[in-house]
Amino acid sequence: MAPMARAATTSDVFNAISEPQRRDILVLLRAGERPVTELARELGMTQPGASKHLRVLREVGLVRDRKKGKQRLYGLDARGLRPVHEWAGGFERFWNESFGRLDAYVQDLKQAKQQEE
Amino acid sequence: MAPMARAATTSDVFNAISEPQRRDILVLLRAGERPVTELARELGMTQPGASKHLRVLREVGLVRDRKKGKQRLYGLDARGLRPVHEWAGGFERFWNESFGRLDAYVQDLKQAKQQEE
DNA sequence: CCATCATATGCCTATATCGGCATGTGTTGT
DNA sequence: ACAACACATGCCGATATAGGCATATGATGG
Repeated sequence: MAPMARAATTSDVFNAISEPQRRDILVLLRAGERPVTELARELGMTQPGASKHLRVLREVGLVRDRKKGKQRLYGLDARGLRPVHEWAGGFERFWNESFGRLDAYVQDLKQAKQQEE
Repeated sequence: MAPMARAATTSDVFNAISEPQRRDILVLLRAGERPVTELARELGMTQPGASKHLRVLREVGLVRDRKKGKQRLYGLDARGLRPVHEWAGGFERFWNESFGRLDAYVQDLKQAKQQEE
């Protein structure tokens, strides 16, 4: 009876990278490891904010951390992005034809155009 | 004052594909267009549920619809997945080395392993 | 014009976050 | 042991869905 809500999408890589700021973090980390504070500063977010996003990224395995003195260096572990790349790549032949079953659409091209405007 | 909440992630392709069921829909549509009901049946979801997911996919441009008699055929428009593919591809060289700045990590390999267990 | 089938929406509940802020925890150097 | 710095967490408020269900909207064939 309990109205089921959102599926347990969490802890999923796709979900982790659905957040713009988390993608920013990953991109930034390509340049090398960084302590939380520096990361937060470079991306214009608060330290707690950065820590929370890093936590999500860590839980799905996209980043790793190691201690370095007082700080904690976060580094990229992009292996988890490979499935994403491959999944999207599975549609490669489709984006070359604009969209699937092109022929079928061609018949109604005019209608489709109308809908666009 | 107004505690800002979730960023306007909506209407973003990354967000659209963060939902497992929506990914399922896209994959299914690779086999060709389908009316909503059939899609819902094949994926084991309710018709309203399918419609809602399709709406999100449509809003980010990943699917297109055209009328076919009483029904509405949904078809794939994978062009929007290209940016995703490329974004993830930008990390390709990193997942080959396990994680970025491998050398730095190697020094602390033992520590890293410990953290893993 | 109406009955019917195919979809889209609205409403409601439970939940998942995001952001901001305050505070707990851990580490280092003195 | 303590002050200081670097992070991680907890809590709160506001919001964005996901699902289920009922119902409005649309198009079709008579």
